[in-house]
Amino acid sequence: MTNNPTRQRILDKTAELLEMQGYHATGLNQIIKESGAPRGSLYYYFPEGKEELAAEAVRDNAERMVAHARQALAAVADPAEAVYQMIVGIAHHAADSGCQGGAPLAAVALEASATSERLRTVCREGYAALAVPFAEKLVGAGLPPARAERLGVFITAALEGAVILTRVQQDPAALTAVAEEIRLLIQQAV
Amino acid sequence: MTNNPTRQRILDKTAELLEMQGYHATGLNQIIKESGAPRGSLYYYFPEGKEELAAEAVRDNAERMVAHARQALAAVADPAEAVYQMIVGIAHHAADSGCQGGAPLAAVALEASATSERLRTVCREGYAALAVPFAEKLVGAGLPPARAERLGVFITAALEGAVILTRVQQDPAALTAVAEEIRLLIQQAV
DNA sequence: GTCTATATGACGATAGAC
DNA sequence: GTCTATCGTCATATAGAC
Repeated sequence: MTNNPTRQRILDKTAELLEMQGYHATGLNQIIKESGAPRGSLYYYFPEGKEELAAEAVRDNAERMVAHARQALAAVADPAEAVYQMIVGIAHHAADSGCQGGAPLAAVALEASATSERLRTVCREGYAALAVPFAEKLVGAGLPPARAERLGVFITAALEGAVILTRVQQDPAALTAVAEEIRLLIQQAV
Repeated sequence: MTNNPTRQRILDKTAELLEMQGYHATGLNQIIKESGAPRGSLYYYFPEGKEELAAEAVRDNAERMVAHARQALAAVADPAEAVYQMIVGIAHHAADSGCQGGAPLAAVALEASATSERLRTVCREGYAALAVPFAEKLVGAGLPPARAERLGVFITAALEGAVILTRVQQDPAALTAVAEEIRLLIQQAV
């Protein structure tokens, strides 16, 4: 039931549209049409409507981002280099695919935190989870846990801001700037 | 005409609502009601409608942010300390006033870059202008211009991301984390 | 300059057939 | 499970009086 392919298709397309357009600009009609999912299925799988659908999509996408971060960081031993290469990878991906940056969180976060407690919570949890892989990598390199956690939050914030700048400027320069400065900071810290 | 108090009141309230709710969630009716401005005035001062109003509000607010940044940075001689205290000031302000962080840009940027070229442009220019005071402060401290500009972009991105995290978490911890890490980075750089 | 009233369309959600 | 048809609401924008 939960892993039904139709349900997953709706979820994926919703996350994509949320990332590009935000919560209020993304209509249920558009999700139906672009996902190719049957119209009747939407309220069958998400009986509570748009808010539930968006919350699930954000949670789903955040989990995927965390998994990707953990994997990318594990691929390179040196922590400064690992974080650097991960962000550069996002920059390349952003340059290729037009504007994908990996942040449906930000768009929903800003719009929904004022309106929907449910959406604010799922965004908060997503950000908290995203900071963990960075902190773990830095602890593994010998940093004190408190400093590692602070750096994890810092990297998350800088990454999210750089994704926004990249989107607006249609140029991944901000992401590469962030990648290089964070590399320096980590090299200094460890 | 341009500096009419009614017009300015509409502009200020629009910027505030954009920051809190984003573009699509902010209705013209709400702007009218909360600003107390006469209903008929809106299309008199902004004949092109919502898009023009939002663009002017974002531009106006970005200019004010740049002016504030320049002033705050000029108040402290040491660049690392100046940037640190500026961001801490934003954190305090965010904690006091509920959630104000100083970023109507982000909300509009994410929603509008996909839809409106006009809004994307004004956001891009706002971010570019915001990075300048940081870069200038660092050049004044003896940093090579290229590095100073890169750090300016980096600080802008980290600040913007931290504002989002602060909003979602209802806690300025992300802003203070960013303030402290950036202080370290600048101390190392100069 | 400011007002009210309204046109027009899109949205989220629901009902009930199949 | 999936479909179509439709309800009620709200949005932006406009028209025309004052």
